[in-house]
Amino acid sequence: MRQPEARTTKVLVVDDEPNICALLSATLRLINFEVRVANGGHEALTAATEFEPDLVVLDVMLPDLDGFQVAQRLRAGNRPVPVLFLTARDAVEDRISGLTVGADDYVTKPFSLEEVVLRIRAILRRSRGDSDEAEDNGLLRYADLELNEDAHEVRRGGKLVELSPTEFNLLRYLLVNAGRVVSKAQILDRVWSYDFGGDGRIVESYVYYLRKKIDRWEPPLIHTVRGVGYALRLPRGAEE
Amino acid sequence: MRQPEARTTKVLVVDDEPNICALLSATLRLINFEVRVANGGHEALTAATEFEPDLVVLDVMLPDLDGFQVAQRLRAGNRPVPVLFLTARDAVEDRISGLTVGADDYVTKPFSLEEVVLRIRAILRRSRGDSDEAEDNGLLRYADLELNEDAHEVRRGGKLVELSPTEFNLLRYLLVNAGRVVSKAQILDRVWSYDFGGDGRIVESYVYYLRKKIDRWEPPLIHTVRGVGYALRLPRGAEE
DNA sequence: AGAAAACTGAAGAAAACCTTAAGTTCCCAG
DNA sequence: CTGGGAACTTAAGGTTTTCTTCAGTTTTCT
Repeated sequence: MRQPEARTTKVLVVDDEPNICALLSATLRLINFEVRVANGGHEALTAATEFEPDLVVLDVMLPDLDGFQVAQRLRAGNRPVPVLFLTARDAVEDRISGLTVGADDYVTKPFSLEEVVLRIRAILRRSRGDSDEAEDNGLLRYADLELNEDAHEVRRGGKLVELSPTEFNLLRYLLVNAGRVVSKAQILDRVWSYDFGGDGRIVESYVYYLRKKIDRWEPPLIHTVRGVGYALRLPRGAEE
Repeated sequence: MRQPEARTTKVLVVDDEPNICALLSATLRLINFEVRVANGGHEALTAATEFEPDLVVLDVMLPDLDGFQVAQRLRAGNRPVPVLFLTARDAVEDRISGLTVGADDYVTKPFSLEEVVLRIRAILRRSRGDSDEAEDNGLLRYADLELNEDAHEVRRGGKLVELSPTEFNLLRYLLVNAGRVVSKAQILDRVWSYDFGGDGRIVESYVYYLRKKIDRWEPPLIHTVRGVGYALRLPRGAEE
């Protein structure tokens, strides 16, 4: 159907905080990206020329060289590399707009891993020119449940359901892992930002909200696996 | 029905400011143009003969060679290439209008990306002689909302509505992306000029104005997707 | 039955958004 | 050149929605 990629996608992660680098590189390696890490602006530039990444994840706040300047020099090179900026919520959110050009995008710190992975996938899709393929541009489906990424719409049996941002993110995560049980810890790690201090009980609350909104009338899709986590799946006829 | 284009459209971008070049080339590549960049007048001329662009985006203020002279020599060649001039707002508006002949056009700096892309599309349409195709001659429609590019008119349910330039541009952007959620940052990037320093709150104001003018009495089309952005779409259920 | 886990509902806090108003800039008419 | 108006921008208070916590209740398992 779709021809296998000739080589793995290469991502350069640039951040001065080692924790962030570790978090991102581990996550990205897990989904089969080839990852290289740089802790500063100059290091990033040299790494970029040698490594030739397909995408750069770039913190705006760097000790030696402003992230924007790094991006500028990256773009000055022969082949323009798309950039995903990481930025503090309060600080530079304003100045970001205008500097994300073309396929670029940004996420604010603290981010959730789902958010980052999602944005990365979107950027790569765009920069490859897979422009208008209706097939895989953000439409997730399971049974009669449908989540449209672009329209940010969710339907159950064709009926539109309004979800809050967090509800939406949680449902998307469940959909991506449809048929698989995900633990509350996993959900917290992926859907909530990395600095979230609370415990897993908040997941219970949001599962509750989701159920009320999308799992009320029809055969239930969200199932509790006691002591383990939650799973999105069709009810099985025979169960032990 | 519509045969695929034999080859991509080639655009030569000429400007001495690297940021502008990067901004334009990234944007144009994103919509599947083949882009070549030149930073000066002479460079532009040599690039033009070799690259054979279908269109040239040409800054008037160049260090080595006046943009008009570049255009002149370009036209002297065998095949006349349409030109989109970039010019400072205060500069010589008179001379521009005299020198943009044929399919040519111009935009003033600082421009918005929507404006540039729009003009480029218009030029290409004209220079190809796609004269009377009712399909894409600047008529956008969604539900009972109608935006006429050429006449610069907007109608809701047949009723004419007066919009200010910015309101018009914003509505056009929403219409082009009908059914999809666009974030305030995206809107700022595309609808406002690249040097705009403000933040996303101005978008809120303009959405408010738009709603008062086109979304007051009928089934609402402009929807807020909290935490994400705005979308132009029909209220619910009905999908085509 | 008792304990552990999960569910439910409510409420305060925080964030996002809406609305109005006032200040600024720019252009045109007088 | 100057006054007025339209359009743009910024500011700020009010409103709504969402996030988060928590405690009481129910379910499930041993």
